[in-house]
Amino acid sequence: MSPDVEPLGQLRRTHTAGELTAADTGKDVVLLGWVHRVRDLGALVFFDVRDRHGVTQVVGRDDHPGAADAAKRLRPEFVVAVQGRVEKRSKEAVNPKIRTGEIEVVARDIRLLNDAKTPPFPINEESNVSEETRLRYRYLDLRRPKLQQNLILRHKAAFAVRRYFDEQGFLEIETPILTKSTPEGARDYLVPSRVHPGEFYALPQSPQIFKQILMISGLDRYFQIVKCFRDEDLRADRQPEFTQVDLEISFATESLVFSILEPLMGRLMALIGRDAPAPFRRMPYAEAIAKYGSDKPDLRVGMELKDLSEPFGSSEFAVFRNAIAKGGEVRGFVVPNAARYSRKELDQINDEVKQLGGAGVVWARRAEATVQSSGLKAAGEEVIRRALELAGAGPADLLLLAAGPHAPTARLLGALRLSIAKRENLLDPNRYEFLWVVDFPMFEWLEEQNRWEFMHHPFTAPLESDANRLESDPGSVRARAYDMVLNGSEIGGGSIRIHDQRLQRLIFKLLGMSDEEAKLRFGFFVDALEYGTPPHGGIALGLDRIIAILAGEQSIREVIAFPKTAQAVDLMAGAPSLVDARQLRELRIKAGE
RNA sequence: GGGGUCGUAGUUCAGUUGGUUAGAACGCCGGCCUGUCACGCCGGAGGUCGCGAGUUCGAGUCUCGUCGGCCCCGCCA
Repeated sequence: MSPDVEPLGQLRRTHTAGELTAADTGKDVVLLGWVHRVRDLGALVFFDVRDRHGVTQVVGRDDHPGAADAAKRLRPEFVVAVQGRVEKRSKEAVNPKIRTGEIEVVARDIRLLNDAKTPPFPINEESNVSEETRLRYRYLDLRRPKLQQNLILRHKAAFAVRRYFDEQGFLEIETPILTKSTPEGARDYLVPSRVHPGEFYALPQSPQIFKQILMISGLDRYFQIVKCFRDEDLRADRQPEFTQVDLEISFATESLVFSILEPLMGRLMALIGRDAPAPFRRMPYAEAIAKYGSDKPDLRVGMELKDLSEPFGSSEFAVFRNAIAKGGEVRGFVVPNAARYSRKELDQINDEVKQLGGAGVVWARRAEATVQSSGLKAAGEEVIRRALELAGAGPADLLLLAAGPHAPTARLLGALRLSIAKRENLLDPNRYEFLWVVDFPMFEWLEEQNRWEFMHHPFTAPLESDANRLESDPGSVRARAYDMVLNGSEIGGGSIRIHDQRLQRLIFKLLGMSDEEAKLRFGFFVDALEYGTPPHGGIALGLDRIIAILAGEQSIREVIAFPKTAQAVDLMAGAPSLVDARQLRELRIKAGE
């Protein structure tokens, strides 16, 4: 079947498919869009015209037999022009489920602008289609109302960001996409230079150095909505290219940055009819790790971690006692109303802990006058009872315990806490808990490489109170770095930067970078620092993650028009792909394997 | 790099202990139908059981390998 396709000619759209109401009754209109569904009743044919604004019912009747005939030949996803008159529907025929349900368009002329193959999946919201198929046919997936709503929300958010920063005196300034590789941090995407054979540009992991240079240049307040690239493995919230709302402020302090960012989040939350009450809670990194086992705690759930070492320090329970003796601790948290867990569920939890890299968990609960615990035999009733008391576990609650060095044990329990929160459905999708995590450690110790590495990036300033320990005790120095966290998701991170070139050199030295090395990698930047650098700081927000949370999506793929799979493949475009041998020759590149 | 999970009609899925011709719903095609809106009714077509080996008289089902989607660990300044 290959129906005749007609030209658009002089027809022009008078209304979208989402706007006609009873007030338009009697108007002569032209709708342009896709056939959503056809209901052929014989001499009477209904179909819905769909565009991104909505759906409008069109009727083909015997008062315009030509139009009725044309309507009978329509199939889903055909592109049509409909000319006709708006009629108010009879009371029984009103469809309250759609905005245009009060009316219908009685077709006088139906033009088929294009036909369509039967789509591999239906274009409506209810259908649940494998993501693989959706990604392969992304152009069809993007016709679905949900994805269109997500992209509309994203547009509105980006627009609100631009308007807000303009109001606050920021300038949007573009920075290079072809730039210099800095091997620290994430793996770079490299772009070969044809003009300089054997040399490469790198795609930016973020515009970090450029925005700092803009501060040195006196641009005062910069922002940009910008693509960033990191060649690392993917996750539900990580794509190889992603979008940051990047900003930098001269003469900034933490409180200035926060006071600018908090109202911005308020504007974004307003897009979904919510707010972001300022000021956000602030939590030191050390507290986040101790209480939640995470540097991005989800504050929608309680179940705080507690140190429960006391009863185990001198107990018979060798594993726990030894962990404490070695400078570690016993940590645990209470799962409310989980005393009912079956043996099978408790085993599952233990398996999960092992999969997360832990040795396992010990569980404990009250039972009538006595207690039950997987550690009962080893620790004895009194110790378990004491631990339950210390943890504040009630009769219906379950206590989960692990032992070892502080941070790894806390992180293990933190991961378990989140997984149990999911299992128990405790993560309320209608709650939004913002916080700032502050006072990150300046450095982390790389065991394998026997050296310190910066935790944030090498331009982050130390807390003034800690700076005198930079050389004597670098592990204890806290950084003026901060993360914005929303519902357990890191949605932004930034810092107050080093503006003193002497301090910057010292930091490079501490990181084991010689003057020559530093010069090679960041020479231009260190040079620039010497020409009157104002104190400055900033932050970058993960736009994809923010939109995903606002849209209620579990994956940022749902708010990116053309995302990649977990293997970094664009299933629609077929990227990456082999390239022409001539292209490679021109670049003096030999492809491996 | 590692772990988990999934892969059967266009789509979403079922498929028993390894046993006849692999099913359902939706979609698609044809017919009927003047108030439908997930229209309804009647009929029909549609399968490389992801791919490749192996075990077996016999494999959608068991084994090994491999490819792909998703989730997690590592990684992600």
